[in-house]
Amino acid sequence: MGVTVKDLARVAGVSTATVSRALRGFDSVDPETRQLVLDVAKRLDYVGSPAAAALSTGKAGSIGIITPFVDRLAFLRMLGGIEREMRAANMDLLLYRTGDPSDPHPVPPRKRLARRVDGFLILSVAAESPDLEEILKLGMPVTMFGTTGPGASSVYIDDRAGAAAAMDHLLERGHRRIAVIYGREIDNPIVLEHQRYLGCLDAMRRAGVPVEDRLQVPGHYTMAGGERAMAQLLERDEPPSAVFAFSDEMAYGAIQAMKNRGVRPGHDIAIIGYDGHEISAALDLSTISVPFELIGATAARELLHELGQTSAPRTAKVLPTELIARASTGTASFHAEL
Amino acid sequence: MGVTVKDLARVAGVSTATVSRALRGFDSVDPETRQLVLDVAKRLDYVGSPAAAALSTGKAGSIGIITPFVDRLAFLRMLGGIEREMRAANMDLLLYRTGDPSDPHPVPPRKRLARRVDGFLILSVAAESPDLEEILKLGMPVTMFGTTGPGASSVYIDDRAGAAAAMDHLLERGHRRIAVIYGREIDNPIVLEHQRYLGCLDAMRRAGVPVEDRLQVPGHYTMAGGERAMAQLLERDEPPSAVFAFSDEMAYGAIQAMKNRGVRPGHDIAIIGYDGHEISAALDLSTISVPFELIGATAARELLHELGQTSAPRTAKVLPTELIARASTGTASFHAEL
DNA sequence: CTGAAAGCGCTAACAA
DNA sequence: TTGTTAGCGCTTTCAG
Repeated sequence: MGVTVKDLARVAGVSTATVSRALRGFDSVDPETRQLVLDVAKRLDYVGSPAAAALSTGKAGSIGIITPFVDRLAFLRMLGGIEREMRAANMDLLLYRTGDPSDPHPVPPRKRLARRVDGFLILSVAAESPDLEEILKLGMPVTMFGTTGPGASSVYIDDRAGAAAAMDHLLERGHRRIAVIYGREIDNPIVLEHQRYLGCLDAMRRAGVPVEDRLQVPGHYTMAGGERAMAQLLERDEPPSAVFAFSDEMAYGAIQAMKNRGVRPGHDIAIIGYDGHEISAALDLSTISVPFELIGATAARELLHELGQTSAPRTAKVLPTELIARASTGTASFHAEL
Repeated sequence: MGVTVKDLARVAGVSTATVSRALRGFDSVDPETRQLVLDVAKRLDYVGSPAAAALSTGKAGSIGIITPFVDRLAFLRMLGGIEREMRAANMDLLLYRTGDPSDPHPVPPRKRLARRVDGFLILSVAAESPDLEEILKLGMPVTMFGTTGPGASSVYIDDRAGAAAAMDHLLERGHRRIAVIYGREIDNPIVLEHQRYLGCLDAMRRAGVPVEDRLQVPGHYTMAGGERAMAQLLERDEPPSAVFAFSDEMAYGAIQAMKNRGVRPGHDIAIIGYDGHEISAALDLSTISVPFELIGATAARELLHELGQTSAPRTAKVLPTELIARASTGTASFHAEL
């Protein structure tokens, strides 16, 4: 196929063992020898075989990213951060989407990835997903976001506080009938979502506002779902005066639903999202900004640490969120109505 | 480490060769033997070593996705389509971002991926990128989108027609001073962008409208870039009456810039994007819809064909675009002004 | 500091 | 249909 260590050894006049050592920069190699090998390698345009190395060392040189949401903006942003860190560590990225209901023969990620990667980055997977359990049982290095689990390190945001901040923001502006567009069923939540829900309750309780079940609708974290949810809310006898969507994408859908019915966001009904995607600025959507790129990078570094692949200093694992107030939660005319 | 073919062979009382054959479903195996092996494998919870298989066969069982835009919406959507197809074929996805200027020691993708993957999916890489050239020289299966190259198969959209449609839409509504927010430098384009530019010229020529260089600004395919571009345009003595942004994301930024200056999109200045992202609906942004999920899936299938990994029928490789007219290119009040 | 030799786990001829 | 026997390309003891 290509140039192998054997070729290098022959041309350089050393053994394959020395080639291997030189190539990996061991200091138990004479500098001159090393240079010789390196030169030959360059001259012959040598490219190593990761498969052979993996087989020999037992290390795959790659990590698996597991998430149910390959097509969500938040994932995209995390991926950016992960990619940067992992590339610097020379680790490959293997993508695995879990829980795709459209897959007729789901191969469990354990089977698919177990021997293929050195560790896992698990993003926003439901805590009681069987896939998750299986992976944890593997006993391999795992770093998670949006979930916690025994034996795995996690990167967090303070979701409870973030959600409370969103609610407070609405409450401060005088809203009392506040709808919540959450993701999936409240009783089967990914941990992150659960925290978010608790944060809402915190704020409501503090403000002495009763929680109305009827004002809580699922939006499945998609724009279409948010649109349906909002449509539903608008058909109520007493629609809410404000809406907190658990993701910006659901908020986009909600805004869409409002516009379709001639309801002006931020004017007739206030709305706040969660995620802080760049695009929200163009929609004047208030939101809780979440540093997804940083989350990705942090999780990646964390995993590298567990793999012993980096000497970079550890960084904080609880990342901050921030309220970004825009027109969708308050214009002059809106205040006048209160 | 774990259970190996040897273990299976021993327990099942057959040779490793038979185990291997049974596991891979060869029909040269007695059904009973196969079942026996399968049972044992399941009982021992066998998970194969892809590295060993790869080393032995020379096939990596994975494909490399190369793109400069890991953090763009279009990539996200293509990734969705790719993932679905590749997973069905049991192929792993390796991500590689090219041309990241922030990377101090870029390892060329050839070195990084050559031995690691069986083929490449190259998305929106500039035609004269040295990385591209190197990969093509490898002589491995390659499928591209947004670029063409010798020896590689491609998936296309008719970008020239799409861009012309966008321009026609604006021209039909009476616009004559139409700005174009393109991506990078026109003389160093990814092929796709070049076609898009030609489409603009086609439309302008047909309409007999002179092309003004001053109305063409780069937006680098980012929202921030689009915002800067629009800001620049608004500072001109004679700002355009309409804008065609080569991507929805740049259009979002442009809308943002307009709003910041009290200019009403679709009312004071018309704007149309390109890509057809879902979110554009919430912004009432007219756009040229591009079937990115389908593009990803099609490219993936195409590559699988080249790899001889699928028997699925080939599908069309030129995919359609579609104009979606929304309020950003025409409201009643806007028409009144003409 | 360097070399020889034995694998890592699997697959692929070639025989049987 | 099945088994035997070599590897695939690299790393890693263990000597030297």
